[in-house]
Amino acid sequence: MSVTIKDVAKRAGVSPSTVSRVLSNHPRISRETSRKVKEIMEEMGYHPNIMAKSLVSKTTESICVILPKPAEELFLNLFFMELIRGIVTQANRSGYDVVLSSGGNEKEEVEAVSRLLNGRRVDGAILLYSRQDDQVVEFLKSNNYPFVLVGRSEKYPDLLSVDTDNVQAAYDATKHLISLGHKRIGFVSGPPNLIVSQDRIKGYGKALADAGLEMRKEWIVEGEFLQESGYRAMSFFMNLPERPTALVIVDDIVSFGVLRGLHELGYKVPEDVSIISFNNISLTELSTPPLSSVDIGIYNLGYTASQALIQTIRNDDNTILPHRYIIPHRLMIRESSMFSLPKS
Amino acid sequence: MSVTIKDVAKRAGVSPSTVSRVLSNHPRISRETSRKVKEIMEEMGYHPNIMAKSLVSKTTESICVILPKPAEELFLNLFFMELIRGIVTQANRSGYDVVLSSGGNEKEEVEAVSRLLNGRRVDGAILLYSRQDDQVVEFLKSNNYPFVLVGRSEKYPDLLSVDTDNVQAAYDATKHLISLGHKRIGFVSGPPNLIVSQDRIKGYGKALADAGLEMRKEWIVEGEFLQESGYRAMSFFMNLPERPTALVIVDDIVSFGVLRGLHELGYKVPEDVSIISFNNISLTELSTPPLSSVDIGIYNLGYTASQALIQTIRNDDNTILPHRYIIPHRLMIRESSMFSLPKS
DNA sequence: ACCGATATTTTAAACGGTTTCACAATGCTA
DNA sequence: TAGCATTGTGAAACCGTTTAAAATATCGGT
Repeated sequence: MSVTIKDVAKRAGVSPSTVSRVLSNHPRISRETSRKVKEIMEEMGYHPNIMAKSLVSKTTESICVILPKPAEELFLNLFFMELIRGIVTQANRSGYDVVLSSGGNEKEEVEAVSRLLNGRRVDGAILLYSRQDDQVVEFLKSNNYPFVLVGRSEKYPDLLSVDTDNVQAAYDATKHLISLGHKRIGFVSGPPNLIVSQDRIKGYGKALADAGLEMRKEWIVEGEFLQESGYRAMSFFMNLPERPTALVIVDDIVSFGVLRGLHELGYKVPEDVSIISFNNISLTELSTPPLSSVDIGIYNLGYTASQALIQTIRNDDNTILPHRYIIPHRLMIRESSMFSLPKS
Repeated sequence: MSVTIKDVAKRAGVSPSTVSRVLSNHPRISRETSRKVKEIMEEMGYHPNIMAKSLVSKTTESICVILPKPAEELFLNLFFMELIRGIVTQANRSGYDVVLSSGGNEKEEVEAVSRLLNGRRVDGAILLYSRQDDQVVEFLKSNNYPFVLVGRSEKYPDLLSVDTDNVQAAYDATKHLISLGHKRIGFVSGPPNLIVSQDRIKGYGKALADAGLEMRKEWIVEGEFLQESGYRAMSFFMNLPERPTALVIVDDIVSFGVLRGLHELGYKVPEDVSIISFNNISLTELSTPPLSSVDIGIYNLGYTASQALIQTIRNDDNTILPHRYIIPHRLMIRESSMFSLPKS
């Protein structure tokens, strides 16, 4: 059907292997032959068959990304898109394709990964390590397939991973509020089993400690990455005898809930309560008031993950490579935290 | 390295072709042999090499999706993620993989598509037909590759495509406002060159006409799928001597701008102005007030696109298949349009 | 004109499957 | 019991590439 290397060879009056070598710029091919063959390839519209190539080279030049289960949480949708964009961009730049697979439950994920890697359809995998995909990690580890985690695993600290320094990020965010004069700073956290929540609380606590401020249990509320969580947290805080004047919030979406709660109770942001949250999704600029947020460089996270993975795949001479990449974060200060408390 | 069909054959004491037949459930293979071979495959951890298989079968069981250039517009990010989720879910269900490729400019897109299809890495493509990717369409058409458009092309009305009936959707939205008693209804549109904008204006006009209401030029404002567009449109409307009491808005994000504008000017939604927009992104529930929106079933759009494409690919006996799929939309009425004007 | 060294190209064997064709064994019919 | 259809299996060719090894061409030097 389509033009093969043999057709080109015949037309050019050389052997298939010569054509193959022209393709791969083999050094021992004459200028003249190379020119002629290339011309004929162009003329005949030759395109190498990637499958045939992979079959013999045992490398597919593609990687896969496992989409975790349906993202109920809005944030995850924005997060993934941004991440995937980063991954795909850098992969394409390195000449790799990205295969997407949708996980459902854990078992399905293992099956998908197994089919793709055991079937030699992809060379490696990128995992969004949100919770416990131990099975998938275990599978990849035991089969010695290259893979990279976006996020951090406490269980496997030595795995190749790309992450934000969440402790530091929370530290910076909290310190920012402190620098505005706040002394009573609350924290709205995510699910307590997520490392991300734990790390951010840790950074928050550290910043308070460093500033000589006390960390009160009743100023920390746990929830989910949902707007309601923020709303609920808010009504809880506002019923306390001594209320925080500023809040560090684990995610932008949660902040929206907080904003709504405050609005309904008649409090003003930032005059009554200052707010800063994490992830800097594009909506933060749109809310009223615009939200201060810690930009964790999601695109970059994806871009770097892809880069790290491909580097590992290509690393045949077993050079020792870093196994942990930290993507820098950046405070994006907007109206929601621009009001300085009078130094009382 | 890994277990091949030959290894299994040897161990089972049969020929490779027999193993192959067991794999594909060939009818003329004995129960007994099949059982034994399967057992041994399991035991040895055999996984078919997808590359080898596609090489001979000339089909890859995978499709590609071209991500349009960086989506500056927030809506697009949410839109794509949802769409991709639909595509991937159904593709996986049909046993297909999805390869993502990032377009940049048009030329890069053609190159990507060409590499993937000419190189026989994928069997077909899904295109997000936002603007003029004539080149890509032209390429696919002229090479006779299976592909499906998400959206509609005026230039090529006969292409396989999956779309919303935007005329009807706008008609329904407008009629909803009319049924609330509104007589002065404005329209905030998107870029005039997009078919989506054109169709929605058309439906809006039709609903007005059917209700005997006049369609005034000054009540139609064009813009982009950006929050600012809404904000600007708002200040324009509110300076008119005769202002609309309700608005149909081409996209949710634009609505957020409108909301902000109204809020700043001291108008209340829905008491002073009723609002309904399109796309029903998950944020619509979160805004104050929650936004009425036309849900166009984005996930479904993707799911159906994938299904249609795969059906076409598999359709070797050339059955005649539909070439145009319309995904039903649904009005999601929320607070922003729940106030009935007194029948004057 | 012949030699060895070097440059270029070809031959042939993979890679891991599928599939056509041939053949043996079995069952059924007359 | 011969004749024929059916069932189950194997041998071999092929899919489109790469690549090691062998073959051939080229060339400077003697």
